Amino acid sequence: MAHDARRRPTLADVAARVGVSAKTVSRVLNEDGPSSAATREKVLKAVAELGFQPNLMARNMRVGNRDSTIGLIVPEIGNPFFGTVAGGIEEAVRERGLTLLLGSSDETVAQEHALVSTFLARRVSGLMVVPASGGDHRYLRRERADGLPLIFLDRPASGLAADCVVSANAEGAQLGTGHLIAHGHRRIAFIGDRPAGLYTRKQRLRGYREALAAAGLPYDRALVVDAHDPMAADTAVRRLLALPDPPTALFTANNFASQGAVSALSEAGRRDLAVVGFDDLPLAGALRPGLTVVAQDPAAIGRAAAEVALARLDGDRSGARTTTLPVKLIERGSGELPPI
Amino acid sequence: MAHDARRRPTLADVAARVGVSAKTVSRVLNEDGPSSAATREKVLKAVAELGFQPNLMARNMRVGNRDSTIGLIVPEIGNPFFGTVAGGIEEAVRERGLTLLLGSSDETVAQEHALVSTFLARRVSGLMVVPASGGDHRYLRRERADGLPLIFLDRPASGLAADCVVSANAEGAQLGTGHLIAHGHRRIAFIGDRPAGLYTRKQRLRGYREALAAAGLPYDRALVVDAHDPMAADTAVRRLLALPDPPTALFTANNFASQGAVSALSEAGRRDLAVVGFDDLPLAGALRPGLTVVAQDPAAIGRAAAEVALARLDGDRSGARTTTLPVKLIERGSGELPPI
DNA sequence: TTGAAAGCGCTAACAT
DNA sequence: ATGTTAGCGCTTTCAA
Repeated sequence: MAHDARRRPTLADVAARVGVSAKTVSRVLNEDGPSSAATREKVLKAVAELGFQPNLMARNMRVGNRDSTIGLIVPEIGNPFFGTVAGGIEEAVRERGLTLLLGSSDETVAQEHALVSTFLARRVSGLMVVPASGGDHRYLRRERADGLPLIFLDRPASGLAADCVVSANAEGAQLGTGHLIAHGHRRIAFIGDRPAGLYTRKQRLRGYREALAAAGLPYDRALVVDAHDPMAADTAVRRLLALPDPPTALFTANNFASQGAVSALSEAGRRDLAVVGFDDLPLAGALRPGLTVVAQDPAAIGRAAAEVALARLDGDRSGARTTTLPVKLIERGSGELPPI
Repeated sequence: MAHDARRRPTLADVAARVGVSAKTVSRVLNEDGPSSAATREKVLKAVAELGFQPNLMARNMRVGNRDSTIGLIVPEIGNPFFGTVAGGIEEAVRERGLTLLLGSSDETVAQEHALVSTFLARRVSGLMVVPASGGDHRYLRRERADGLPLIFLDRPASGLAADCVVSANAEGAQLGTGHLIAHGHRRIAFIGDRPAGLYTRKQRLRGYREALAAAGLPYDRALVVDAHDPMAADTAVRRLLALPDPPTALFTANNFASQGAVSALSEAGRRDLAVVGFDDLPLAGALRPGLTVVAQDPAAIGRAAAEVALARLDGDRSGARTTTLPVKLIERGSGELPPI
């Protein structure tokens, strides 16, 4: 990296200019220890003139050996769900002087691991992870034991008792599926995320099955499909519609699934299928009928995680705790269509 | 301090354990300079046993006096547009060993300034800013002169010639408005962002006016309204519909405006107004008619910005350049409705 | 109220 | 092939 640049002024430069020691400047700037009004004034003047900015790296290194950042790893930064989670975290930690460090794992354990390593090497003050499915987090035991705030979001850690913030996935799915059942549906498809081992998918599938069971309805595997993106969901729904004994309602278990499913129905001109989706979507209320959803509160997930992290940072050494955030059913009509 | 954190092992600890000097360990780990196979092996073994992780802060400080991060400031992390931009940046800089530092200005110059200061204090390797409207960036002249990659996204800097990546806003608005005009509309409302001074709003309004002028249509200020969020846009559209001489088409100049406008029309049961929006939206294709949009490519904005930053980091000292990314009209039907 | 020296963990620039 | 010394910019510790 070619940086030309007159050297940035350092504490020593300011000190030299004023004719005091570096420590005195430091004292003035950090309001640490006494200093005469006269020196203070001169120091501040020199700071302004030189455009001096203390080097946070040097400070952190000397002081805490911890960087004033919170590392966050999500599967996909572009996914609005995670973006909103990140926003919730950033807002909550900012006032404590912490900055958000953000990386994307692309839902792979290798990339997640690489990012965790980088963040640990940076000596982040806290680490938040939406773990890629299939990972194993036992290797982080030691960090946790050493007091590093370590919080798993949206999905729990694997092989490690750590703080965790999740939504009430199973309950939400049960609520959404129950809503369809209450309107007479008996053949309800489940369009879930992939891979099939994904925590949220499993929890939501469980809720879906519990709702069926509670109503005495059979569980038909032919009605359960996976799709990670809208295109795949679109295709999956078309296939479901072509079944000899097709579903009369869809439960789409995440935002992308809902998008794809709604598109497929719309393009097929099928306005007769009931739909309930997990996760709210921007234009959900503008569809006719409006899309009924089980809404999570992603910003609240972020805030809750930040709260736990800050408590840990403040010395809370109690056992790992799981925070489960409520979800709510937003009825807009699409779940109330009667069976065909 | 009940049982806090054993000190993390340092290079010196590893060296002591192996019986070599710290520099040797450093050489092995960074593959910098020669080392015998035997030492290498012993060192790596000790590193593994101790769970040693080099302290990146210390390294960065010694090596470059630059932190291996790119600072990004956006108005709102939760806005999917900026989230996608951030994703594009992160992906592009990751392979260069750079990490993304993310902050939200809440569209205020004060908060933007505070974040810039923090990032500069951290000695980021590059700074990317979606500037809050009303700011003045002359104070960054010196940083730029010192070779710090400084890139403005979505909106240009104010008072400073700096690298900049924007979309073809005026052209896009002209394209979208032209599409409505081509379908016979003469009274087209413009629902723009706020504040009115916002760069993108001004550019898009310009494109809108140019399209009107090119078609010999009058510009009616009564048809131009502002709204920053969907709710406000919803309200604004209702008001437009109640006008004595209401518009027959809407040009919604950003994602939130489109959301609000579409909701308002849907709730009012008005399927007779043509609409073209700036920015694509998830369920746009599922509406009936589908929502025609002028789509930006936010990930490409991020990638382009990353490219410029990396070039600067590699020593490119050519003049400030503005990259303008093309937008495209995605016709889905809502722009083709004839005038009422 | 202020300063001098030491050192955080690492590597550049010389040694050997 | 390896070691030594110095020092990045700051703060801690101990003196004055």
